[in-house]
Amino acid sequence: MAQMDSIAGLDPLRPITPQITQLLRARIIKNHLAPGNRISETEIASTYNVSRQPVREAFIKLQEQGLLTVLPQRGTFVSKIAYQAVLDAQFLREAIEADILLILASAPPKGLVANLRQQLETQRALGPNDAETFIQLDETFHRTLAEAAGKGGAWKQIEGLKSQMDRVRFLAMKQFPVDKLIRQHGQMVDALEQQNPTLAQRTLRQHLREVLSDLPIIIKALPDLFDLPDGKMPAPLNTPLPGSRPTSKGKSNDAA
Amino acid sequence: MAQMDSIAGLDPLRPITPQITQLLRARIIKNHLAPGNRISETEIASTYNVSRQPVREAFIKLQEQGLLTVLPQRGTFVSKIAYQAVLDAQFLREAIEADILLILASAPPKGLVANLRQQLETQRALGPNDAETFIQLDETFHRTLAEAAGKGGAWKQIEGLKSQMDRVRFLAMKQFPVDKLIRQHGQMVDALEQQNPTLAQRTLRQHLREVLSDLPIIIKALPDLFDLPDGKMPAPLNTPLPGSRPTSKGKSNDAA
DNA sequence: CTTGCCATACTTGCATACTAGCATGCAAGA
DNA sequence: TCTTGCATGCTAGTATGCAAGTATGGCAAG
Repeated sequence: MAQMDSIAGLDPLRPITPQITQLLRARIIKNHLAPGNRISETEIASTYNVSRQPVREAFIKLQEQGLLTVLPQRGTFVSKIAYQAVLDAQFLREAIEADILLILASAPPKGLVANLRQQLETQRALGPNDAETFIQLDETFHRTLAEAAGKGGAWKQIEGLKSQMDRVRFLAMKQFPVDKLIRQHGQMVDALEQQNPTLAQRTLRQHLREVLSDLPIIIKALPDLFDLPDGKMPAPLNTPLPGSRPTSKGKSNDAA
Repeated sequence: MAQMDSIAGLDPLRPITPQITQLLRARIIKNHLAPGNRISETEIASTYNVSRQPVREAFIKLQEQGLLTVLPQRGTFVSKIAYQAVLDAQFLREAIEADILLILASAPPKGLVANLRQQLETQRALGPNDAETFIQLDETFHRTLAEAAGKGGAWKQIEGLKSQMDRVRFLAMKQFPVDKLIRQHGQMVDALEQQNPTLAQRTLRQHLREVLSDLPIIIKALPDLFDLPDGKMPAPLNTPLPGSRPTSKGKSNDAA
């Protein structure tokens, strides 16, 4: 008798390890597996009717993305969302995308602006409640920018560090200021069209910092999902925005 | 009788996997394992007198860093140095470090400049032939900048993508323009001291692009170490340098 | 009731065994 | 000579077994 293949689909013909990895990653990012939860190789293995080996390799990959914490001989735990890691990921992404916009604004590839405006239409057509779809559209929008700048390869590199930010975005989905974000998208496209690098970059940086602005609120609402070094939330140390007079001393952001 | 522990040291008390990973990484980066070479899990396992398992996990990690290419059921190969990957890595690093310098130049932490000047002394004391030591000093210098900007955590993230660049640097070691690089370090420190973000950033970007300028020469000298899409070397698409008039159309770099 | 010890049942790290896909070389046939 | 099929030995993917360290719960001694 053929044994039951698994709980939820999992194609036994394709390699197991990446499938397990993606399944677990999705469950963690969408907070279906709560931070702090303990999971074990054997447990997951029996859940999906596979051996420990592919599960183990999935664990290793997820550990590298900061989604799991492996304590040898003790157990494996779903990582809490590390406040510092979110800040770091945001900083890295902002730095990279800022340069992408600099390239694009100095010489926008033919057809890019039209493409982006079309995406904007799709985004605007969205109801204000459909945050999950917007996240996908947002991702497409930003990836389009990277690819237009010839940095599609580089973009894939940073997808790994989006994990941390994505977890926050899924938590923040309810109070997503979707229309504001779309408006910023529009401003970025305008700046690109006008070949105004400073404005484009400035808008982008503010845009990407939106997720941070809600972070303190989310943390206060769901403190046990997060990992704060000393229970404190040091204000993010952000890159100064271009095109502003130097306002005294790095007074860009204040939270907590 | 105790069997011979291994060929070359390898502490059996500490976890095996990371040791194997580091050993192989070093051998690849220093080009002791030539690109294109075929290696197998069993082969490496018997070399170091361990089982396939830790070797396998090391392979996975190195694959993620782009140093190995695993073809299922066929073999594992030392990746050639992908021209595009080097460009991508350089672009990412430049974008990130540029933002780090922007932060530092807007508000240099107390004592940083003094620290950097001390490092400069050490660098200058080096003979022009000791390129390998310089690489280490250079790394310390740049890491110091990141940590001073409070981005030490972020720095660790990008260490992975240095792998590709490091391979090139080891190849370029002979014709390393050490004194030029040190001079640029000095200019960066000066710019930081003067709190001149534009100059600091501009110098940094030029500094990091040095490795690219030699790349075409190296490729022509050692073509079979590299992987070129169509045998062509498209010129790198660089971020425009700040503080320059827009010179026609992104005429910053021309190679090939 | 508290405290310290110990058996036990976990955990992951490592080793080994098995499966299936692929490359290679040789032999048989045209 | 060239082609084709297969045997053989490789590869990595997966499964399972073993070792060693850790947490836990119960029990005994105080």
